[in-house]
Amino acid sequence: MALQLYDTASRTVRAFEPIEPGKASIYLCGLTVQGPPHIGHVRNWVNIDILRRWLLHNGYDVSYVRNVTDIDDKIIVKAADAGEPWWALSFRNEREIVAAEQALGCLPPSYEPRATGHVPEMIELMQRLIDAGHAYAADGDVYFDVRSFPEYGALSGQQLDRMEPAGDSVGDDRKHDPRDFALWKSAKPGEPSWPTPWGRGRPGWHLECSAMATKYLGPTFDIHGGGLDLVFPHHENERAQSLAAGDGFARYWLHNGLLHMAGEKMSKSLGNTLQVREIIKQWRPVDVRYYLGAAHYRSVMEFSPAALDEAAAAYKRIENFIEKASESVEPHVGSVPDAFGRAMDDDLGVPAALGVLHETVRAGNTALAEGAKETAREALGGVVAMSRVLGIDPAEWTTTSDLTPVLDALVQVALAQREAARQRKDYAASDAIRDQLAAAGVVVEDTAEGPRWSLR
RNA sequence: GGCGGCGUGGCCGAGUGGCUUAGGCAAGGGCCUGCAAAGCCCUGUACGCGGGUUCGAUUCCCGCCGCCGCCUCCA
Repeated sequence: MALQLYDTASRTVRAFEPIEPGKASIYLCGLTVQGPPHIGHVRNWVNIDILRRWLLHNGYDVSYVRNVTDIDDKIIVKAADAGEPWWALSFRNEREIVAAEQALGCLPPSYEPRATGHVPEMIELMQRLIDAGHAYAADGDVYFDVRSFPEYGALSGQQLDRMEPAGDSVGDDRKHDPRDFALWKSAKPGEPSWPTPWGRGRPGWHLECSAMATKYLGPTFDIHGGGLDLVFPHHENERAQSLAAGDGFARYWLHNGLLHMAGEKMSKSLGNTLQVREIIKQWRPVDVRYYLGAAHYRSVMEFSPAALDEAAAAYKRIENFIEKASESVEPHVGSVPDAFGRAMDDDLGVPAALGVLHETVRAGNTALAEGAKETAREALGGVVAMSRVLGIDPAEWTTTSDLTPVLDALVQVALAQREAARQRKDYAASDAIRDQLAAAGVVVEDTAEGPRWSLR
């Protein structure tokens, strides 16, 4: 079976057939950089990263574009409140995104375009829409005419006539229809603005994504991702703009389930966010990644510290096995078990895939205990290969420094003392050494091959 | 008012018309161990409620209850 993905537009799981064989193009709506990223955002990135790694594993050449919306109303307001330029605020938060992505083991995007760098492309797209009768300018604003596009609402299942009137259209008689949305917003005095044939202003949120996605991935591309909360209006509007302009746009719409905090979604507007930089102070980033990736990408996830602890414990099993097995058999990357591949191909069934991974770990542990080297070797290769696909291979996360050999030498001295104490059955002394090391973060375990140590 | 999703054993979290029906965490028992840790083995019999379809439903259908998302900026 080849990869199947759930596509929001068709509401079905469909076989993934790329436009160009062997290549996959992915666009992900990144952040509006009015603030630093929270773990809900990162869940989305981790899921997309797993998709990307699975495609790479299967030999695809993957282009992954994740944009940065670096101008919008809230950025302008927040920057003004803070007394700093909008671009300084945006850039600071953009750097936090990159840092968080990196910290959680996400491969860097092929490109990270900023909205403000693509005004010419947006003007061009607006002109095409106006020429085709799908958009109109009004007092410096440019609006999309939803009545001109019969398919409007198809992605989200909204029916135009049954929608609640848009809040921002009350008393706004510039629009032909209250549901028409802004492609371009005219600038008020003192606001950042860019020149257009219709006056100075700034990009509407939806327009920029259409312009950037098609600039870097082409008029038609494979996958468009984002959080479930973006389906309407953002993705509906992107789709309307690009299709109305004659582009093919995204062929698969992937939407990530939301991360909840105390029963409701984590979001900037609710103010219940848990920032990445805070969470990685309390848990190892790889544990956070394991936690975020372990649930199916479309499910609702309820954040809880206890669940994160469980995830850390589960991951520790994998980590321990790789470490122990690597000491008895030649470390290597093997192939991924068929059952793992079937799970991943089935709309990225990471939970089932992790089941296979854990079963392989158990089989490997048993083989190690029995001294069945060849079986252990095979299990190790499989576990490493699977871990790589999920981005949790310890080799990617282990940090060694120049001090590591020094530390090892010192710990070995202490361990020699401890062994001497054990030999003369002075367990009080040997346990005292173990406790001292533990207090310093060095965990000692006795194995058939002698003591081994690790940090934390 | 419209659109969509969810409710699984102590917890997290998959899945399925019936077969021994994931996986992890925690718990209890056992093996191993000076102790511990790790590891391995065993134990748990769950699918919101009420109907219906069926030889048989947690899985399909209907209704109800509860929770959540979207319809307004939000991954």
